[in-house]
Amino acid sequence: MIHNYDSEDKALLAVDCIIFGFDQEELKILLVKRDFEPEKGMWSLMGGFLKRSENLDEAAERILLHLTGINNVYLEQLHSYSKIDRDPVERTVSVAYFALINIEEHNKELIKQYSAQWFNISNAPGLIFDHEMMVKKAISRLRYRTSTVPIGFELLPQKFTMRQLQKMYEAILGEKLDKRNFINKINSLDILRKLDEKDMESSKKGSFLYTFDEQKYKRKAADGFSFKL
Amino acid sequence: MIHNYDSEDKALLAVDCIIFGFDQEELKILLVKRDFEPEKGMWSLMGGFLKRSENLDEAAERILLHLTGINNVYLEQLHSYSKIDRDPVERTVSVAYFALINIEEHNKELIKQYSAQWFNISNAPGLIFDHEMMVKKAISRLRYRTSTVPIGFELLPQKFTMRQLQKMYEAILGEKLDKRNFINKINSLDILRKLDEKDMESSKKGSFLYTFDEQKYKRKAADGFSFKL
DNA sequence: TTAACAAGTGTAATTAAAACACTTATATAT
DNA sequence: ATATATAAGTGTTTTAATTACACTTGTTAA
Repeated sequence: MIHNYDSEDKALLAVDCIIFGFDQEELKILLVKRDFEPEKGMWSLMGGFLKRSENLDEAAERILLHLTGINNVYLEQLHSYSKIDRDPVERTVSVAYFALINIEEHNKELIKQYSAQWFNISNAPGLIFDHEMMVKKAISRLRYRTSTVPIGFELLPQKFTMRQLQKMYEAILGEKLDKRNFINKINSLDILRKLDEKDMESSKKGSFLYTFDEQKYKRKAADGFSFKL
Repeated sequence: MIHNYDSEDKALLAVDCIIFGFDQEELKILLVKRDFEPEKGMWSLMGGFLKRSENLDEAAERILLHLTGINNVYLEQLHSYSKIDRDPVERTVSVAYFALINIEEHNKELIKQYSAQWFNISNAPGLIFDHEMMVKKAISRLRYRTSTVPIGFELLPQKFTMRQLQKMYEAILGEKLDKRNFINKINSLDILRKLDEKDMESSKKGSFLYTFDEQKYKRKAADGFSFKL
């Protein structure tokens, strides 16, 4: 151990959040317009600083709550960024997190206060500092994670149709999937509950609604089953 | 952005390294015995503090060089740990890295100076703070990474036999692999160069040596090929 | 009544993964 | 010199997973 509890080398710790949402068509991220220098007026991720009284996960939760008004969100630590002059004001190391939220649930007033806006990942604006690297890595991690753990449901309302589920995965993976193969695959996993209810928005016939049966999934997972899309 | 460039909330940034090696039989990690308080005499990961003049990757390289005497090592950032009292002395956030080194190449004098020692991952001692969590996550990440990117070679000498390669993967994945299937798989990837040379250590017949053809791999990768064990 | 629209459904073909056992080369012991 | 022991080396068959693919159903609105 190179021993040196020397306060001269302390740094500011920031947390920046890549907030993903899904609007039934495209994968989106929530960005804020900076209203202070440096880079005032530019788009950036929502961020904040780590406080003495909290750990990084808690800081990310707090930041997310401030912007969206929602709590109990899927949050995962992504990576830490430490280029010496990444923030021109002061030495700052930023820990990036990504979040999955149901886009319908967030507080629209709040995000207006922060001059925040949803952008499709395919046409998001340029971002400050190293935030674009963060987004890129977040998308890649999201693709992996949603293919191996059933967290995609976090992006959908509690009740959803097979088509919505498929479109969500297509938006994340960036490729079209075959309808029949997709449904066969999902059904073979046996972790959804089919409801008697139908969604009548999307077609005249209506399409059945499903929910993710988390209890069932957990029981199966404990028993050695592993989700694989 | 929650704006608060307030130095009161600065923290010490530590870097801790999970150093993996492979001794032809088992996956190993290099641990150091702490010679200072707190937890003096306990085993821990090799660590150090981030300096103003370097980024995290550089700090990890420096720490690794100090302990092993080697440079240009495969290093990957793993995760950041920030529990408030994880270090009882002072608020410290630690960024864990893992490294893959050819166990034959490290400087044995240096590690003696640090009272460091190699342990099989299956019977490593208890570790200080949250270092055991770090090791656990590192193994899991290593399994994923070595299955999707050809980095396992970092653990082997430049020339290696098929059997050594197989044993290395078995040690990482924690399961036996079928010899014929393994060789067929590796050969189908077409990223090794078979040498005329044989290794005569392991058998009377001798076994052919191979090297990883990184150029070929890169060309193929650029062309859409993806390594998958 | 029929035209339009998305929902819903199953099978065959292809590809990938897994299971499996004998022969070869060589050093050492008899 | 011959036999024995040891690890290297080598293909095929079986099984499982993935992919490709097209018509019918229910309902509303024209």
